[in-house]
Amino acid sequence: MERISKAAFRRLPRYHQILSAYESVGKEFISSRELSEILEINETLVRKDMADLRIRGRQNQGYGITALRVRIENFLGLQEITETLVVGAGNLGTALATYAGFSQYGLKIVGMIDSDPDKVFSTVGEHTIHPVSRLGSLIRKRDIKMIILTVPLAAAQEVTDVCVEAGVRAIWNFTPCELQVPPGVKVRNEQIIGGFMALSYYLKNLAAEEGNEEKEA
Amino acid sequence: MERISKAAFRRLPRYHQILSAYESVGKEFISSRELSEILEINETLVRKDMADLRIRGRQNQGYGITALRVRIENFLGLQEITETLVVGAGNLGTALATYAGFSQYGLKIVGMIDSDPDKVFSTVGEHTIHPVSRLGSLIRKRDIKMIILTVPLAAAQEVTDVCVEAGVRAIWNFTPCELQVPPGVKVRNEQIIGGFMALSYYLKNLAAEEGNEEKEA
DNA sequence: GTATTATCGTGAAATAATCAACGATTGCGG
DNA sequence: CCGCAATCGTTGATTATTTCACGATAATAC
Repeated sequence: MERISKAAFRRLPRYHQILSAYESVGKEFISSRELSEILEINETLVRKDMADLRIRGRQNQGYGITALRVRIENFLGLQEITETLVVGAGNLGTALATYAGFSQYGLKIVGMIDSDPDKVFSTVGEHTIHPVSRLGSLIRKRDIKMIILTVPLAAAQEVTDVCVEAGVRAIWNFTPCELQVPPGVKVRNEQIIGGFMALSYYLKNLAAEEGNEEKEA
Repeated sequence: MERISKAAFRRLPRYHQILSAYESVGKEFISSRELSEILEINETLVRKDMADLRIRGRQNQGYGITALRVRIENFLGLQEITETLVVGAGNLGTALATYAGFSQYGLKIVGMIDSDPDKVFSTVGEHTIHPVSRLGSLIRKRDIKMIILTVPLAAAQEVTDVCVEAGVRAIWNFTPCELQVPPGVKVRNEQIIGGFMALSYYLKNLAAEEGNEEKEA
């Protein structure tokens, strides 16, 4: 298994986004300095990250953008299709289910689940909403390994248990619930409010002492 | 200005969430060991974080949950009301604008903005959608310091410029755009796809070598 | 009242992450 | 063809973060 440091791992999504943006305007190479300025990190660190990924740059030119993007995608397994269900068809679930950007990362939503009888069998975009009673069987039938969890807090653990029992190994958790799962199942807590907390701290200290640039905390 | 390490700062949202959950079921104290097990970190680290926050625990009992939660909220400035606009009334903007959970963190959405004439002056929940032509004046009138950015990629920079010009100092950026802002303006990139990337990596390596628990990377 | 046990607080050690420095290489301008 | 400027790759130093170890303390059981 290929390994990089945790810190480097956290930077990969940013690198990927920057590379995609540069690629879309036709750039072929990007230097460690350019990347470092965008991410507000040291340029040596960028070179270290590239070395960790076994990517070699070219003197006087930088790194090949497409090769680097593809390398990151392969490292993360994004070239494989990951089929998933959106469990919870509320506003957030709907927003995620209709977001067009996921497909370029190999993330394919194959259905939605909700407990509300008024929603069941209706559609959101091209996705059908299935009843929660079919959750386990859908996971088994399609051998789904990952779910997107956007149910209300009170239902989160119960739904999780059903999914895990049916074979799910990764949970993208958008609820504020601290899920209990057995070993071998990975939970990614997408605590969106955390982003606001960082900004709130910035604004609070901005008010307290103007004229002081803060770095990402 | 109160400071803690970056690493500790990143843990605050998780702590806060756990504390809220424990508080809601009536618990009064929580030990460093309990917190460490939930976050999958070393328990000394939790105690260090508490020391950084100037929170003292009680021998044989742990830390007072409410006091700790309030301390984190004050540290982050969450006791202040932060008024914000949701700029971009698509699916994601709508989901964020209607999310009830923000108010408990002092985050108050005072309106929405969209460029689509069919949406303008309609309402989402209790929020009115204003035309993009009013963006600058709304920010100035209410002295808004933060916006939630959920517009399409192509419009992101242009809208940002208007907001910054009008006095916005913090941007919660849900677009995949690398925004250019002057010094003194903080951008928080909420790159949701990053969460999926971590899970994808986990699943890829799970397939490659079963029976191997991965930690948060 | 005393022993026991859980838990904290903290200094020192270990590990991880970042940064500074510099030689080596490559493309470009003339 | 030659020198210049940009950029990489890498080593070693520095800083940040985490972990270990242990003494101190407070609640609890008896």
